[in-house]
Amino acid sequence: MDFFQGSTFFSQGILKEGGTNKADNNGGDIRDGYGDDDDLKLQLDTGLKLQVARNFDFVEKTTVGDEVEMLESHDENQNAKDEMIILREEIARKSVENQRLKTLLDQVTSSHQALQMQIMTIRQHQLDQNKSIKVHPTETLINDDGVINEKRKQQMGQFLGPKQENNTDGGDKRRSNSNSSDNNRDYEQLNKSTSNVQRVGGTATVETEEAHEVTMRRARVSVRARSEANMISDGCQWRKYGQKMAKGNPCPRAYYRCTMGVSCPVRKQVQRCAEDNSILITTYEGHHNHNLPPEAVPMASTTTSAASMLIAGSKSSSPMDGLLCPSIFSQSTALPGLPSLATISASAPFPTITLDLTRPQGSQPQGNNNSNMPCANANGPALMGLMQQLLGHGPNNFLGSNEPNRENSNLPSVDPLSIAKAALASDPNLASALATAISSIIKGNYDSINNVNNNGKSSEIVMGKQISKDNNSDLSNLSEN
DNA sequence: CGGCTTTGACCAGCGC
DNA sequence: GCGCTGGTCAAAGCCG
Repeated sequence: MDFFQGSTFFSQGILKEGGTNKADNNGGDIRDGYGDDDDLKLQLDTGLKLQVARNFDFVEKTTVGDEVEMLESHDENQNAKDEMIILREEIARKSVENQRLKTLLDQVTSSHQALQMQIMTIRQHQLDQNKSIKVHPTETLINDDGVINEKRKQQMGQFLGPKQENNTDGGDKRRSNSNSSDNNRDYEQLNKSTSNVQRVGGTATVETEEAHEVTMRRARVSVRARSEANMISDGCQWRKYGQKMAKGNPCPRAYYRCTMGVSCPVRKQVQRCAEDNSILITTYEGHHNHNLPPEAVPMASTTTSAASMLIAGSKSSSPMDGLLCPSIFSQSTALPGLPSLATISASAPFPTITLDLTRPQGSQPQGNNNSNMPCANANGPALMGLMQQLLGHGPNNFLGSNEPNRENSNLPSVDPLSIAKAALASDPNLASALATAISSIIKGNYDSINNVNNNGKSSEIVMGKQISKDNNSDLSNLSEN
């Protein structure tokens, strides 16, 4: 890496000549010395310093009073000017070279990050391979004639197939219980199986698509919104099947199941935020297996698309492959350009994308300022501004800009741009679905608030009937215990 | 009476 | 192995 050493030496030398060494103040971060402003300042400072030095030299000599010496000094001054011009040209040349090296450094840095991601992905695949080989040491996924191993196919079909669809409410408890845990086991088995599929190189698209569906079912989409009602109106019909006290939250978590379709696998959890009880956190899981009424389409599309976004990130064959592996995401990560709207977390058992409708644009996630926090149902235009950014019409849109988000420079060194692009590639309706859903939520919350304001009661759709409940009792349902 | 909610119990996964 | 936690079930109760 000769150019690194050379450029460092050059920049430090010039800076020291100018009397300030910015690199020293920045803990030796080489990139700090390459900013455009620094380059400009570097030229200006250096040039002025040289001029002053030469003039000082000239004035010093005039104090001697010798005319001959002055003439000689004049010649020397001319030489000095020539030298200065040469030096300036040299500086300009070095500046251009610095710029080029800066670009190179950026490229190398990003390549390094990409390679790290690939290494982690490869290691993960190797681990999966080892597990699969241990479990099925003698099996091969593809026969000699290239036909996919039927046994393997059936194994995947056991958990990819109609098991969930055959389930109905009120059935055998053990069957149902095992169903949920089977899903977890299936998910793990799926990982092994998909790694086998990937090994054979794209010849088993059926399996990968089915695997994708299962992963989709486990991907979660969480929506944070301020709401007085105990549920945001998403247009679907839900039946509550459980309530549980969750650790670290005084408010209970309610479990709902979609009842619009027979054995629809979609479930959602509703819980009030521990820090701010006015914030309702709704987490969706799975996608509907039935037709939806128009009012339910936006949210359903959003959850499905957002899940696709997660899966697309993990499926991506780009250098950022494996971007959403839990091992990489150890904590929630805000999407650049959408620091206050969407975060992705894979620290949970399943990858989760969170759409936060409670924060104003530009605020930091999970702030402690509970007061003066513009809420979703009172800040529609700001949210739509965020949506415009998401859709690529804003100045910081992360879909169209390659500029790194400097405000989030402390984020893990991953590029959610790839996720977003992959998501849009896999589901072109994502952007529009998100926009429609957000506006739907805003409208729903407006309606909800209006209902509360009108008569102190909130309305909700339950099993096709619109019922009216005392809103206070609704809240007590979630806040009691 | 049908359908929904409530709530105690059960189960699996996970960490120690 | 044990305890904790999240997720789910299903009987009992409630409501229109």
